[in-house]
Amino acid sequence: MRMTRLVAKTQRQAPVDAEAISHRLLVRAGYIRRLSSGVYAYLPLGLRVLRKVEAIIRQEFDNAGAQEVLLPALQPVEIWEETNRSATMDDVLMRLEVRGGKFVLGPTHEEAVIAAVSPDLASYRDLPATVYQIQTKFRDEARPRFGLLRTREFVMADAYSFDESKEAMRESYRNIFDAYCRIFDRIGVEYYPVEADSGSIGGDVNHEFMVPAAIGEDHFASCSNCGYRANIEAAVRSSNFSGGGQGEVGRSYEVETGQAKSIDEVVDLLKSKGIEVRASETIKTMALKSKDSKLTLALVPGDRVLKVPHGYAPLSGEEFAQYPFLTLGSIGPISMGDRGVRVIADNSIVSNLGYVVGGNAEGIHILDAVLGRDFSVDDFDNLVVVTQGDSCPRCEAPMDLRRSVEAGHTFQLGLTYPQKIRSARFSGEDGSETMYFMGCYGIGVSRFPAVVAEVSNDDAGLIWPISIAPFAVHLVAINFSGNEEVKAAAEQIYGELSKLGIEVILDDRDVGAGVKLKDADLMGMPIHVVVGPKTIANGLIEIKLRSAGSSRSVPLNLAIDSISETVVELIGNSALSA
RNA sequence: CGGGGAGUGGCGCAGCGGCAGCGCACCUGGUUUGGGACCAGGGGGUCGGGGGUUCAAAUCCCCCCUCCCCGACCA
Repeated sequence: MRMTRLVAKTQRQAPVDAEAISHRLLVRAGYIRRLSSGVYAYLPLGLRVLRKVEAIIRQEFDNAGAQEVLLPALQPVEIWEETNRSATMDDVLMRLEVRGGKFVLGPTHEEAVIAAVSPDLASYRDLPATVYQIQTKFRDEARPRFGLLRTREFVMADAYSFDESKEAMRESYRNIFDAYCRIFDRIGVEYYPVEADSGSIGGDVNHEFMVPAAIGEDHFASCSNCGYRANIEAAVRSSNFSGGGQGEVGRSYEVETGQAKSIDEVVDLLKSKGIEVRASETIKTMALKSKDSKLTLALVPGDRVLKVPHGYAPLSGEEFAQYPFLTLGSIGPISMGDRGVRVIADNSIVSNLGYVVGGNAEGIHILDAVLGRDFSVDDFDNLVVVTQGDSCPRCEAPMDLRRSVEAGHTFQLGLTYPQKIRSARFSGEDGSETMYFMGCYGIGVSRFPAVVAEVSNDDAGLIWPISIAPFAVHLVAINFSGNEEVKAAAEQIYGELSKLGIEVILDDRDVGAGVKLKDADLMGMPIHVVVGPKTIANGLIEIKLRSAGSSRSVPLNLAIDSISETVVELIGNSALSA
């Protein structure tokens, strides 16, 4: 490709609304252009990156035995009503009402894939089967942001496995999981599969593929000692608590806490009364409702954030008002059992410590409340959001919290969808109608260019790994139009590299050397070859790695060999880092 | 959905009642060519939309739309 023909222009300034580094660089370097909030056009450079990512995914899925299909983005709303996701995913569904009926633009394809392939999976003889597609998805995101990282229209590669049994499903899951690892390895980005929460898609075992990045909206807990890794929403800490061991705790007593409602306010107020209490010695009591709408109180140490357990949800304002004995700011566990209210507590709440708890009366808190003596708990669990330094649940070592971007997610769905969809059945060996076990797997294709750009750049611009770079070689010809020697050498290198199948972009523009060098840095091809009047007079050209910055001079007659070797080396390195 | 902010050429911005401007980008000619050059000339705008006030509105008032940030939400 010649830059005089390339549909792209670099920009000195990024749009003011571009916040993420990847967003700024991809726009400035001419890879993408925003058409609307969360809606982007891929320009030639951007599409080349996207296509490379797709190619890697296709190869690895094909090698794993998955078969490519293409499901419709436009889906009849009826299939969404059958699983009730028309309601449960209402907030992200893009709906469409046209002459032909009511449709949604698919945010994901579980219903559609079942409708599409079920007839072909009619017998146990047809199983196992895994299909995948690379499709545009639509989600009415509450807040699109960070360029390509969170958009309303995006490309995803989603796979679906169908198996006879749970055991077989686990095998299929492992198979795709391994393919995911190879995909991430080949793209060449640091990643961690972490245990995750399954969210509204349902199902049992699942993993998120996290790429550490400062811009990430997710966090995962990571134990460097034993390798335990889990999304912040799923992570737990060790339940091994020795307790405070305060020894004798006196009788519990009431204290007037006036307007103090939050834990911090209560601690401050007590301090002003001469009572020194740490937030960790208070108990935060949160009102939840269970799946069957029963009131449940959850107790966590005052300095911790409640992780709402599965099957529970916070009370709405109206629901809260239905229980007159709940006084906002002073809720506590004492005598809740007598009211028939279920109480659950974090494992770290122990019986040999006097706690500060809400007094269940306006402006009242109880001090020295002791578990087992002053209040009881029906059940213990891990109920707090893990923070930096918490002990690993497996080996007790302190865990790190890492900010990251979710680039993939794999699920063992099991029977979640077949239970809701009549056609999701096959004839078993004994002839009986049986539901198949499903797995589903999503990988953010259009997120990759952004994620890689996010973690691989410097002040001058993008730095692509050769695996997904639009071009392997950026051929910078200084004074191309004014120096015959430069022009001839550049054309020769360009022609020979092209013949060898090495993707090269030639800067044949009639602009200053500075502009060309700056643009080359900004655009981020892994190998830069500079042909300039100074060096070509001595029969030399320069080769430099974008990632390293340093360059070496090579005689023109050895240029092609040297460049080819460098390409091979880079490809080898990216395979090695696997 | 709540709070805050912004809409003027492709991008970045100024102008804030009286001729719609600047830098980058773009076009023509010339000089340049190793780290975002220079000279001369040129093209491009329903000033987000609608309504109002005024002799006169990008500028003041009202309504709407869009976008951004923080939060809520996020297979």
